[in-house]
Amino acid sequence: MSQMQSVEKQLREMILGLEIGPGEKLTERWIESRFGASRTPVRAALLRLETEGLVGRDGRGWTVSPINLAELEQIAVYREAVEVAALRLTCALADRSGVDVIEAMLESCDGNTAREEWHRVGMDFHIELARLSGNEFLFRAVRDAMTRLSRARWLEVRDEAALARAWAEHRAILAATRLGDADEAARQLSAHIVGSRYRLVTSLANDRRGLRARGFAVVAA
Amino acid sequence: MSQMQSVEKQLREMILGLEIGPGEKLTERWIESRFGASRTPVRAALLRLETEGLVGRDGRGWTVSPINLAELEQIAVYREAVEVAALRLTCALADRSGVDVIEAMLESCDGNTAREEWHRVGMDFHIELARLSGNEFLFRAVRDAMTRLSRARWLEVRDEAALARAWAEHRAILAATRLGDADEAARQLSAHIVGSRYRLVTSLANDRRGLRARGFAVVAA
DNA sequence: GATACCATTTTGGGATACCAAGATGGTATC
DNA sequence: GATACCATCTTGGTATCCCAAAATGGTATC
Repeated sequence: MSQMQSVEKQLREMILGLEIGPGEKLTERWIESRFGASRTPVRAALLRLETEGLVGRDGRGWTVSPINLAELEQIAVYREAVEVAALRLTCALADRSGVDVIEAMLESCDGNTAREEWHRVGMDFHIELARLSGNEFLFRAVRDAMTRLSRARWLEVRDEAALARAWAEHRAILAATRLGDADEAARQLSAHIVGSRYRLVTSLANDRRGLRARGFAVVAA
Repeated sequence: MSQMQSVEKQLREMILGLEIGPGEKLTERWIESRFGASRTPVRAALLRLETEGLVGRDGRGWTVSPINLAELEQIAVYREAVEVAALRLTCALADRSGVDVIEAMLESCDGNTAREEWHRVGMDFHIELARLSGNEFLFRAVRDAMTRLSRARWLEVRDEAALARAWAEHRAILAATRLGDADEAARQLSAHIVGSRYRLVTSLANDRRGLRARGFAVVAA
């Protein structure tokens, strides 16, 4: 694999994994030395990550995008539009066996599962569900939206009850989809996204002080 | 303005304006000499245009993306989801005076208007309409989708009747939006997009031979 | 002590040099 | 004439160099 993709991948993981905090300044030179690459692949990586919304320009320099509560709310509305559209397409498919694969994915999480894994599967649920629609654009839209939400979801204070609730909602969505009941599936998915958004934004707004103390830039709604 | 943005802008215009045909191979060196820039800005431009879907990698090299009829169909579905969502948001706004600005934009086209202008206003109608929603993500989704559709719409054989029809549909959408009638506005917009897609794909499929003769790569649905 | 000013450093943007891999084209062989 | 093979050229990827501008930090002035 070329080093360019490696820099991009590693840098993305550091940002998504909060090893580099939201709001931190980045210099091309630092990335260069940190990953042992030269500036050309570093710039390519930054340009790509910029379109993903993970880094942004700060005047002349680069900054890891802060967590923006207003943006999170807008993404939730966006997600609802594209995810529901994708789900309706999937419900209209003759072969909806893909839902079983996703169901199995959910089942793979139990009491022994690491938090990272719950986090990942929780996002992949939505991404893979969108992929079933067969529409490349809806799929990418969901994938990109989830990438943008990723750090915020990671920061969210999630308790066992919230996790169990989310998983139950996921299963309800799959059940309706399996039956091809588009309206019911769409209703369930909308409610799930709206509820998620509420809990996410509430959690972050409450914990804002704590997040700032950890050096994370959090922009108000 | 930096030269980088200039290369990107000029190259994008050449591609969208079909001065470089769909399917044509691009070399960084050619772009470099064509615009008098060095490879650094050229690479940045190509990376950006890649995320816009206007150029793609062809093994080791770069290619102007072909017109892909299957992709056009998928974009239409995608558009419908995001445009309708945006329009429903707009209908729920207290201040919908923005529709008047868009209406005026439509009025600016008459018998003396150049074809380029009709083309541009036809796209801007949808982009500006989405912007009214206030949701940055829905707006960008529509803008990017229209950019991808741009070349195809340019190739479409459009007659006076089709243009008049499209404008009438645009006005109907605005009228319902002005009244805040979200369901009616959504219905009108959906019908408009579905109709547009049908006429576009049909036109291109029929003219495929002619387009290939002009050296344009057109991939079947 | 605060502040205006200037030298120095650092930074991102651009240009150029170099390389390995792939495309090209000619040639020798059958 | 077709084909296998090899020298050459071209290409994208990477590294390095240069530059203008912005940030930095120290200093002199009030």
